[in-house]
Amino acid sequence: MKIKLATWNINSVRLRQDQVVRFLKEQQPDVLGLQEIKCLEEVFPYAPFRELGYEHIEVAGQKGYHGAATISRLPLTRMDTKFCPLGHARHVSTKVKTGDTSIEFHNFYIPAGGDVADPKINDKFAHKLDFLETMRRYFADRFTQKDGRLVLVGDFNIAPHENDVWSHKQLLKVVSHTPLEVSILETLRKSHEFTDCSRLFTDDADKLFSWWSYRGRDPMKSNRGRRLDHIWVSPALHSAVHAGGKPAHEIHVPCRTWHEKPSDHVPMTQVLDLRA
DNA sequence: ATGGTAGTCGCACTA
Repeated sequence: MKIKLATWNINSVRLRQDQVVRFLKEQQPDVLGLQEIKCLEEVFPYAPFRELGYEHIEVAGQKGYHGAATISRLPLTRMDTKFCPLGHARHVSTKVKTGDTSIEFHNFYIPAGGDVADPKINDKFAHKLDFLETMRRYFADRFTQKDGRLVLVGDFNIAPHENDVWSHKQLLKVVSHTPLEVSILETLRKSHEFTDCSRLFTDDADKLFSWWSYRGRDPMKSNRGRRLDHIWVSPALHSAVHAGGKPAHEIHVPCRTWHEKPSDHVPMTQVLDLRA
């Protein structure tokens, strides 16, 4: 069977629930991980998504800030994971039922990390690094289960490659692209041999962005973007990412301009062929 | 070195 996965930092799910509905109708993902929902569980807009057949919804909410939610057409079982040292609502881990078996879908909103790229003087950057270390430990400890079918998605707030930012040189000291956080993210990725799906389908020499700042005028025209959002799969799913025919992986760049008030992030989708 | 915009619990914080 094939399964289509998606991730999107929505920057307030209540403000943009119509855009989520449109995305679900147009792209028909089976599972969507949302980040920065910016609301508590009790005010999450369940109804419009359930009406479309997304009956399985798991929310980690927080008043005003952060928050993540996973909405699915396939049954979800919540996993009891803890990644945030400060206890923020920044992740939802679930098992997704796919026929007789299941895959793990880990939906992350990694801390942005503030402005100064020094953990000794910037608590937010220290928190970002701690969060990454907690993730590394969790997944490295589980790597003995090599047949585990794991997917990690979300806003990682790190653009690892040179061409994941509009100017490698100008962003080397800017949080999201500093060598320290990039090396920590790469260590985490390699600790479980995760595949970075977006880069699998795009040459390293080509620019790839999923986020464009609200600040400054016409960020799309100057195309000063960064690739902060990711879909990773574990070794057991490596062969599943090449779904024949239509592109298996898409970054939905038009969503940055398709509404008057868009999120600053665009969604991305990955099709997995679970028979492969 | 600064400021730009957006969203929420606006009179401040996070991004």
